[in-house]
Amino acid sequence: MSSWALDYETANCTIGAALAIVGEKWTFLVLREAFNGIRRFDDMRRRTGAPRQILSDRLARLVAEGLLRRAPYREDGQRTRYEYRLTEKGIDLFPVMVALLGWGDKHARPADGPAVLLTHRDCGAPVTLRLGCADGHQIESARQVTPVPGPGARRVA
Amino acid sequence: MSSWALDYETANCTIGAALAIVGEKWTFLVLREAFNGIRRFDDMRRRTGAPRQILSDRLARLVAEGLLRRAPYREDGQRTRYEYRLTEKGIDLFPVMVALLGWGDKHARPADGPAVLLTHRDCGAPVTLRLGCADGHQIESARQVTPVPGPGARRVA
DNA sequence: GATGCTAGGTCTAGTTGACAGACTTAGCAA
DNA sequence: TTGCTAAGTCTGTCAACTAGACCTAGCATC
Repeated sequence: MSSWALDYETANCTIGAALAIVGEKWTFLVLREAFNGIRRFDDMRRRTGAPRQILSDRLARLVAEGLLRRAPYREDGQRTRYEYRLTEKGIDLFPVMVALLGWGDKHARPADGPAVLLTHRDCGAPVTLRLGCADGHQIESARQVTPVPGPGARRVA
Repeated sequence: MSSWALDYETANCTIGAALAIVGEKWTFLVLREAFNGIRRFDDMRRRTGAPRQILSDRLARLVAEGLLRRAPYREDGQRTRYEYRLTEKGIDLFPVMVALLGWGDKHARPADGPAVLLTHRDCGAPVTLRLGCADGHQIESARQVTPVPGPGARRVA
């Protein structure tokens, strides 16, 4: 089998663009903690294990890219400091998180089961991720999906 | 707001385990091409842009982890060589791919639109990823999801 | 108005990983 | 036996990561 993909460029694939932002080492762990409600530098550091400098870099990058924003806070007897909160752009990564968690739970499961479960806030039932199509069909496997060149596709010269 | 997450360890979070396998630089691009039907070393190299040595490392790692398998093939006038095909474990990463593509298309879109579209093989309609809960409710936003400690959760000492 | 406290950094030196480009390998054909 | 080709490996260079020490800026207490 030869793939149609060979005839097209990869330069403008948005997966590459997405990975350029969130694909660096530690970045995704930082986002995981952000989704867990962690907002402060030292908490992030403890929970991700990232070296301070790296964490500093990654937070700055995520703020620059608009996935996190810095918000001031103040504890009694302390000066004003800043914490990091997810923006809508960051929150939009949630499905990626859920998908990765699902894969990890299935294929890299620790003996005693998942450490975290996602539940529907309103009813408590476990959250699931489903593939479907715009016509309402359920899709069970990647084999039922056909990638086709989109409007931004460019043929290889 | 203080997060419940602070009371629990992160060591056994499966997102971390998943990222340890697929979170290295280039690895995800290699998998993207695998989903595009690319199987051969040189095609991978051209399409991902990864240096030969890195690609070689990543492919070996993915084979060792069971996401790809080596399969022999033979072109006329050539000796037998090996190509790399997704295993079920690899194919199970498809939702992560779709989620990342969706995010990229929304937030890092090139001017002329997405380079690749995913369509349902049977009806041609675009593929979508939906969050829901086991009770059948549709979930629109990460804000409707509550993470809770699972069976594998361990309190911080 | 000097001192200590603390979260959130920065600085430095050493190690690991990525990179480009040249070189190697193994079987088939002529 | 020579050439051809896909799929690597080897080498030197350079960038990224890492651990650990150090710095910073307000607030409170003295």
